[in-house]
Amino acid sequence: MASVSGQPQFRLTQTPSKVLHLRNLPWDCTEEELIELGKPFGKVVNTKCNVGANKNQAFIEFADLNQAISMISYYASSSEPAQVRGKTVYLQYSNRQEIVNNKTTADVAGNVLLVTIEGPDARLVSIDVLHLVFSTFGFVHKITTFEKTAGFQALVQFSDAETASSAKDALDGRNIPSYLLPDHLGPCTLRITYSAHTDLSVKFQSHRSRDYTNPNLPVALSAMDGSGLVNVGADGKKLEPESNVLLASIENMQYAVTLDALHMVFSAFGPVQKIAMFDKNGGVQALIQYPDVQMAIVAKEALEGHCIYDGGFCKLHISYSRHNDLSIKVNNDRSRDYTIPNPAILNPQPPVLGHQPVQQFGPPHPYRGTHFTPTAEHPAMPPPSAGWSTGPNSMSMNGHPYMLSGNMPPQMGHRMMQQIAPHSGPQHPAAMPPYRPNWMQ
DNA sequence: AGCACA
Repeated sequence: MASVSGQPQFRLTQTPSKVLHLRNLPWDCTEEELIELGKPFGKVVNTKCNVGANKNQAFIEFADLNQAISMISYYASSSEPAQVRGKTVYLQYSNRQEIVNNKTTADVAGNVLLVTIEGPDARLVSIDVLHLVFSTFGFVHKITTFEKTAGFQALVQFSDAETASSAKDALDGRNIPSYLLPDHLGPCTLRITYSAHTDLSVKFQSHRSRDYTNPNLPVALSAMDGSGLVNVGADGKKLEPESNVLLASIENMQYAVTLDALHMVFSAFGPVQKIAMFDKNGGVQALIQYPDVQMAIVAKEALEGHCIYDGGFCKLHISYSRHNDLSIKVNNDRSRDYTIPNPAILNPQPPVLGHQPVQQFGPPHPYRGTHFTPTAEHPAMPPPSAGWSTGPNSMSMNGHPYMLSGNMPPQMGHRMMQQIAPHSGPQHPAAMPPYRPNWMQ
């Protein structure tokens, strides 16, 4: 059959709806103005303003269809058009029967609060002061701060909506206690709504954002080194000074990535001196130290974006750390100093790197830096199958991401192939000799 | 001035 490629853009006959479509509004029209406009005709139960590319459209929804009809009818025969701030507003029935409200952000209680700090000195309020203020009500997981048209704002993440709610109820509309502020600051008022966020993504511990759930993260130091400011180049992109220490984060970690696996992967590009693994933002990251910057550069170029395991699992994202020499306090399954001959006799303390200014950020807290435990979502890598028989030449290495780099020694590929792809059908590497990096042979 | 992309 032919025809019916689409609805005409503008229908001549509007099906009545209790939702009205408004256009030619001020771009910053508020919900209050919409309610004012519709109130004479009935009960406005919902609105959506600042719609469209120009933000000059809106919807209002009446409780009853007849109320919408009366508003349309009134202005259809009125000598005075509907107006907002003197601008003529054009009305028609919406082609939908109800407003689908995505604007649940400020309405629905969640564990993350959107805090607007008001006052002439609002942006001088430090993140530490905010942390102090909100910690009264429970453990603050994360804070991010940013500038918006609304002013200086912060997102404050609690573990649950109840805690967030108690903080909101107590603090909304209140001033930050003056004794918490530097003397020269004027009053700073807190306006608090719920955010739609549930888990903030904090990339760095910095003067703008904090993740208090990971105080032990060595990577936090890289962002905190110096002023905590991020170097920005002329093109506006972040500058990343090259370093002999790489920061690797592992995406899509379907399989446990062990220290040994990382050591093997990164050893292909030079003698890895030290590795420290840690949890960060729900994922796993690692710092890998080479003796010199050149090796790190080559490793980064070769490995960036590649996956440790076939199927897109455990994808590596690599950047340069600001560390130059990791301080490994203990050798365990998360951190290792390969330059020390006898690893057993090290300081029996948790694996931490260098000094730990991040510790100052929080009181004792519920976070436990547990070792990685295989779960249903992160099944442990099955042991390499025994009895694989086919010779190495018959192995299909084409699919292996490392083989694309051209930098990977063949024994790397073989070994990794033994460990990977547990469900990808018969893999038949011959019994491989233990992996030994080139420089050890 | 013409229908919501979060």
